[in-house]
Amino acid sequence: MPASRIPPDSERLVPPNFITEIIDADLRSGKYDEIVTRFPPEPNGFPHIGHAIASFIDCGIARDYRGRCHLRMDDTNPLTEEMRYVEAIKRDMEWLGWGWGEHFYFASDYYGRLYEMAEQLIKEGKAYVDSLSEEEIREYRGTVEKPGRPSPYRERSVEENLDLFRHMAAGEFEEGAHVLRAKIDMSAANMKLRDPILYRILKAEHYRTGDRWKVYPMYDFAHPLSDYIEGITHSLCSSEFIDNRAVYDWLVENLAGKCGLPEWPRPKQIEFGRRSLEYTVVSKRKLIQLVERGLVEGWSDPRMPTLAGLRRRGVRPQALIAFARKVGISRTDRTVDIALLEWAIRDDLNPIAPRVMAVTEPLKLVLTNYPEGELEELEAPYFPPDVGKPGSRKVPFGRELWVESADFALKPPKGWKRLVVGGHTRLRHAYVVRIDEAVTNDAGEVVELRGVYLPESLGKNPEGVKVKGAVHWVAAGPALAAEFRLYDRLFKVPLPDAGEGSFLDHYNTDSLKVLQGYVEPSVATGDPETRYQFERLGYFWRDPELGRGERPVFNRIITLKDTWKKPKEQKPAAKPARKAEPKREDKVAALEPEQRLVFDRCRHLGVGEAEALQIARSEKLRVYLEDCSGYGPPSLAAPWVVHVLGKAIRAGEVRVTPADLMELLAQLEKGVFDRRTAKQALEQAQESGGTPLELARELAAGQMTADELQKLIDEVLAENPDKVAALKGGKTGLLGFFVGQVMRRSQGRANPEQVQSVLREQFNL
RNA sequence: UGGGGCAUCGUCUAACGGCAGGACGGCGGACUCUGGAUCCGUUGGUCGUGGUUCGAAUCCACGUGCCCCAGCCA
Repeated sequence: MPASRIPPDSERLVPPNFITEIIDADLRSGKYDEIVTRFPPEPNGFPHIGHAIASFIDCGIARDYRGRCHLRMDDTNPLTEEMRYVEAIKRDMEWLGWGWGEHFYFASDYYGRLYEMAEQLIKEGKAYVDSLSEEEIREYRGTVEKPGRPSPYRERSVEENLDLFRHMAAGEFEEGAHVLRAKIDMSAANMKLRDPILYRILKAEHYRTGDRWKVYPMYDFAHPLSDYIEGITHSLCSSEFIDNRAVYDWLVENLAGKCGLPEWPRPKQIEFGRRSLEYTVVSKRKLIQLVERGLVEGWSDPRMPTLAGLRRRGVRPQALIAFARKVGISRTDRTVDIALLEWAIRDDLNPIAPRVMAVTEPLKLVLTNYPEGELEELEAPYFPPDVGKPGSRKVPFGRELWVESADFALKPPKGWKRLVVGGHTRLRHAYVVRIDEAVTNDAGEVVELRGVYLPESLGKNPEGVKVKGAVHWVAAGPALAAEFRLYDRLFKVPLPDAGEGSFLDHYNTDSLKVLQGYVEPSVATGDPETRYQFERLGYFWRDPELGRGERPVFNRIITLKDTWKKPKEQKPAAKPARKAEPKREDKVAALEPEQRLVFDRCRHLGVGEAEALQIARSEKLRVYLEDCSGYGPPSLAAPWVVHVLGKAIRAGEVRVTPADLMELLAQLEKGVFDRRTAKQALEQAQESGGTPLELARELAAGQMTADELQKLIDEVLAENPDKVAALKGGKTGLLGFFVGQVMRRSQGRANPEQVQSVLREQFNL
């Protein structure tokens, strides 16, 4: 049973969404036996965070349904594609954890079959060779407002088309001399349907097929058919391809069962909303500018949104998957709060990163009461109790220490919990110290701190002293010199693409800060891959490209959440205020004279104002209502015609005849059944045919008696004592809850009006 | 402006026509040898106007706003 592939929500990697609903329905109906998706990047650049999200949808959904997700290079443009990008994509997708087994494909492997399919279309008179120039084609295509017109070459004979196309493929024409187009509809409102180009002549060297081909398929042709060839069932893509779906379906329909394609399964395209990220750009055009202008150090710069950059920075794939899960899937294009990504990264690292100490902006602290030249070793656990992992290391302690400059304040602000002259502060995992003196230079800068340590304070707080806070430190002698690379957002504004000017105007010149400091010696012997938490600073790891040598270089992966930072960064109140409502003008006055007549007649016959207005404005509605009036009063029919059947009537898809409708309403008036039943029957009749009156009678036949109803109500009330209490307490919204519960329990066999009146009576509402 | 798509807390996302819920963020508190983590609390939303309905985020209409389409790119 295909339906057995539907996972329970609790076991899903991808949270349930509108796509999984479609898939569930397809599996339940037996439309597809298994789920096959594909992740189809074009190998023309490095994968970025957007690819992570897209692949999460494609591969994650396939995984949830125990299906397959093919990795396919959508390489139909020899001008932009390179093997190094193929390698990068494979590497990054593997890193994310997606496997594709033997299902790794290239659209370029299908060139032969695709060519055959093109000939098939030509033979059926569904495609033709157009010899218009590029400019002419553009002109003939029309504009979004103006329909296109047919090319003079549109009616060439099959023989001529075939001959021309073969010569195109043989390389006998110059680029641009001809193209192959689908013969669909040059006046279609959907621009994509105006005879889309299927093949163009390109005398370029393809990175895989070399000069074997002189004609190359376009996306609109290659993509759906590659899906079809591979047996893809659900072709998931982002929303900008919605218009292309018409071409997709046209091709699938016209080639089903031909050229070795099976009748079934046929692929179908489903589009999801795009996701962008605050403070980030991902388009190749823009990223390349950052690289070429030297604003970043290449494609794998840790500030880059490329997967290579994120990886080098130290972000783990688990964090990106968690992020994608949290973002979720919907039909709407969205810009995600960068805080969500940052949260996912921290949340991933928190339980796995051993805590050690490092000082990035060193300030010397001399403990004048600690013997010169002496060192002791203190035991410090790698993890705090809440993480609950074992392990510890020795941390040397001595007379001269490095502390963080930012942890000392000459004039501390209110609420300061760090080093201050005269104050007592805990040195993490070590003693409490008292600062006695801040040595300054001529410029007034603090260059050294002098103080004393409290020998009795190891592991316990000394009596009678107020200890404020705990700061990190490293012993000056044994400390390891290290470089710290502190990364920040690449742009200063959440939407660098928005507004006037270039995104480059928003480049954050402080996005990289390189500092020289010290790290505790235990790190020297640790696994260079380790992602540490430098206490109170953030998560760091050694840069894989230049930080794994003798002298360590650490990338800051992400800061710790900082709730102290005084000048809190205020998030700008987003969402520009929506334009004030235009005053509701008198729509009736705006009616055409003949519409006005209809309106007045409707009103005269007792039709409500809103309904009359709609009827007056819609010819189809008017005609339908007039037909109804032969069988009963229009005032009775109007709400049903307008609100229940209105959409179908306007679309010319009504299946319920006026006679049937009026018959139903007549019985409704007699009280044979209730409105809800009538509506259900009508909807069913419209959906799947049948006579509404019969359907309504069937539905009504199952109606509950008053006694049954009372019993059911009592049951529901008994099961929800807390809600009953809340309702009595005045939460009247719960009335709807109880009606809903009873309705659900009765499977629609109760009369909601009755339920409500019984409840109202019972609760004195 | 033709066609298409979309609109729910600041952000992301749920809710067979029946309690507008969750997460991130913010704020407050508890705890803490990390101003971390954890826990608790709190804040805050159905784009607007009408209509249908016992009951509307959900259905109907009209508005408004944003996105996509006029590549021989994908």
